Amino acid sequence: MYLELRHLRSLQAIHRTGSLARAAEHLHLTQSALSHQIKALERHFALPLYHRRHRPLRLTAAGEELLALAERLLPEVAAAEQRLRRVAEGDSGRLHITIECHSCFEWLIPTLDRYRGRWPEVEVDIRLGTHFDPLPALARGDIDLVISSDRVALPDIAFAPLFDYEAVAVLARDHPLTARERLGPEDLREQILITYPVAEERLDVFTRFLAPAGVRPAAVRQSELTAMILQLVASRRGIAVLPDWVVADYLERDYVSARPLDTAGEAGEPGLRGTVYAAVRAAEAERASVAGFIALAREALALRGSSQS
Amino acid sequence: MYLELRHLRSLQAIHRTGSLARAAEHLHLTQSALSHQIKALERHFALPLYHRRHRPLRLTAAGEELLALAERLLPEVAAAEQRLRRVAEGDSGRLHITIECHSCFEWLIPTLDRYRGRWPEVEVDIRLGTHFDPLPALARGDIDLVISSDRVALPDIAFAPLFDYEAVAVLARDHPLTARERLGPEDLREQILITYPVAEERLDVFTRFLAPAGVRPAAVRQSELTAMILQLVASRRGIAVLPDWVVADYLERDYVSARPLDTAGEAGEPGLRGTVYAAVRAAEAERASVAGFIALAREALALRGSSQS
DNA sequence: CAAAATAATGAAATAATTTCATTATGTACC
DNA sequence: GGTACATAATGAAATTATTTCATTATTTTG
Repeated sequence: MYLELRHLRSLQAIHRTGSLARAAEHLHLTQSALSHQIKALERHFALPLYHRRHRPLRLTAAGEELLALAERLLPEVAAAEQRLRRVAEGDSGRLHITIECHSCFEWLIPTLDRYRGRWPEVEVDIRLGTHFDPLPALARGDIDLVISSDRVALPDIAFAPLFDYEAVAVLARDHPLTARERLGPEDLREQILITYPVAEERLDVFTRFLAPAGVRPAAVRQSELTAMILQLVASRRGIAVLPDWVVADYLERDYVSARPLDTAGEAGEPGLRGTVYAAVRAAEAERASVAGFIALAREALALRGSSQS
Repeated sequence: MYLELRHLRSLQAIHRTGSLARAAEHLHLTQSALSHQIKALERHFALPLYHRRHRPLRLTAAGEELLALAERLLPEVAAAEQRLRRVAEGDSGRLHITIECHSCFEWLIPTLDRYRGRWPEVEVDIRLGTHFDPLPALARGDIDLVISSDRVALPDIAFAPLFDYEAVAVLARDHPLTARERLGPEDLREQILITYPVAEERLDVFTRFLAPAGVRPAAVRQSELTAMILQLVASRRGIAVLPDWVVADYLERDYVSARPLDTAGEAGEPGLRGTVYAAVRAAEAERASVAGFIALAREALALRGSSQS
C-alpha cells in the first residue's frame, strides 16, 4: 500500500507533456523531484516504468498499466473534488429540518417548495420528532435546522429570528371570559387548557404565564392538530393559548374569539410575546443553502403578515 | 490538488472499523496521526467531514461524498497493483523478438506456439527489421529479445547461449570442390557466393573466413530465403555458407553436398563454428516470461539435435 | 454522576519529499 | 564521427509533511 495519487498525476503529466522537465513545471516541481519520485515508484514495484535509453521517455508495459489507471482515476477524483467544492460553498448538501412550533407547517411547506426550486442539489427533509431533543440533535449533526421559539445559549449554535408573535387566549365566541379585554393567569384557574402534546416546561403559557403566578388550570387536554384544538375551543371544551397568526384565519371567520394575555410579571409591553428562530450550527450559518433557506422563510412570513393585515 | 489515496484509505478504514483508534491500528498508524490527517483534510476542503459530537463518528454529506469516492477508486487501485505485481514477477508483459539469424524461423515458430500456451498474458510478437540495429533497439526497449550470433560486450545486455553450430560450405552435388574434404578461403576466390541480404561485416563467412585471408569471391549474390539459396546452389549458380543444421535436411535428401571450412587462422578445432544467443536486457533476464522463453527455445533445439543425429 | 471509551491537541521526532548543483546520457546537426 | 544541445539521473542538504508521545477534552454508558 504505497501508490498515491501524486504518482498517477505525475505519470499523466509526463505523458501529456512528453518530458520530465515540462511535466515538473506543470506540477510545480523541479525536474529532479519528479525524477526521484518516479525512481522511488519503480523501486517500490521493483519494475521499470520507463525505457531509460529512449528520449522522449517511453513507458514500459508496466508503465502503460499505471498510466491507464491514472487516466481512469484522476477524472473521477477531479469530479469529486468539484462536488466537494460545491458542498463547501453551500450549493449542495443536506438540510434536515425539525420544527418545534406546531403551527409552522403553514408557511414551511410552501417555503420548502420554493427552496427546492432554488437549490435542487440540497436534500431537504422535515424530521418530525416529538421524541428527541432538537437542539442537541442539531449540535451533533442529526438534523441541520431547528425552528423553535426557545433560544438557548449553546456554543456553536446560531439563532436567526424569523418572526415575532403574540400568544393569545382562544375562547369560544360565547365564553364568559370574552367579557374581559385581557386575561390574567387567575382567569385560567377554573378552565380546561388545551395544548399541543408537549412537555409543559416547553410551553410558554406555562413557563411565562401560569407558573410565575403559581396557577394551574383545572385540567389540561392535548391535541396534535391546530384545527382540532380550535374545534375543541369552539365547542366549549376548553380554552387554548396560541400564536396570534395561527388563529387569525379563524377569527376572521368568527369561528372563535381571542383575548391577549396579561403578563404583569414581565417587563416591556404586556402580552405573551415571543420570537420564532431558525437554529443552525454556527459553522454552517454562512452557507448559501442555509442562509438561503432563512431568507426564503422570512420572505414567506413577510408576505403572510401583509396579506393578513 | 492535494487529495491523496492515503486519505481515501483512511476514510474507508474509519468507516469499516467504526472508530479512529481501530482504523489507525489497521493502517499501522497511531490514533493521533489519523486524527491529524483527517483534520488536515477538513482544513484543505474547508469542510467538516465528520459530525464531531457524535461518537461512533458520523460522516457529513461531504464525508459521504469522499467515502463513496474511496469505495469506487480503491478496488481499482488494488487491482492495478495486483496486475503490476504480476508484471514484476514476469507473468505478464510484452516479449517482442527480433531474429538476426535468418534460418531460425524453423524452431522459433513452434517455440512461440508453446510459449503462448504457457504465458497467455504475455504479448509476443516477431519484429522483423533488416533496417535497424537490433542491439541498441533492445537496449532502448523497442524490442525485448534478440536472437543473434554476435555477442557484443554491452552494458545491461545479457547473452544466453542457445546452441552451437558449424557453418559449412554448401555445394552442388557434382561441384568440383566436393572433391576436397575441407575448403579453405582460397577455394572460394573463383566462386560465386550466395548470402542472406545482410551487410558483409555481419556475416561470419566474411569476417572470420575470407577477410582474414584477404580473399574475395568472384561475385556475391543475395537471397532472403534459405530454400531459394539452396535451390541456387543445387542448380550450380554459386555456393553458400550456412549453419550445418540448416542444411541437414537437404543433405539427407541428397539435394546438395556440404564441406566444412578450414579456419586455419583461428585457435581451437578447425571449422567456422559459432554460437547463437538470446540477448535480453540484463534487468529482465530473470523474469519468468523471459527466462521461460529461453528455456523453451533450448528444449526445442535439443529435440531438433536429437532427431537429426 | 462517575468510569470507560474515544477523539483532539501541541510539541518534538521522524520520515518523506523537494531542491540545488552537478553529472550522465541521448539526440540532432554538421 | 564528433560536438552542441536537450534532457534525465544523481547525491547531499534543506525543507516539508507526517507521525508519535504525552496529555487533555469529549462523549457514551452503566
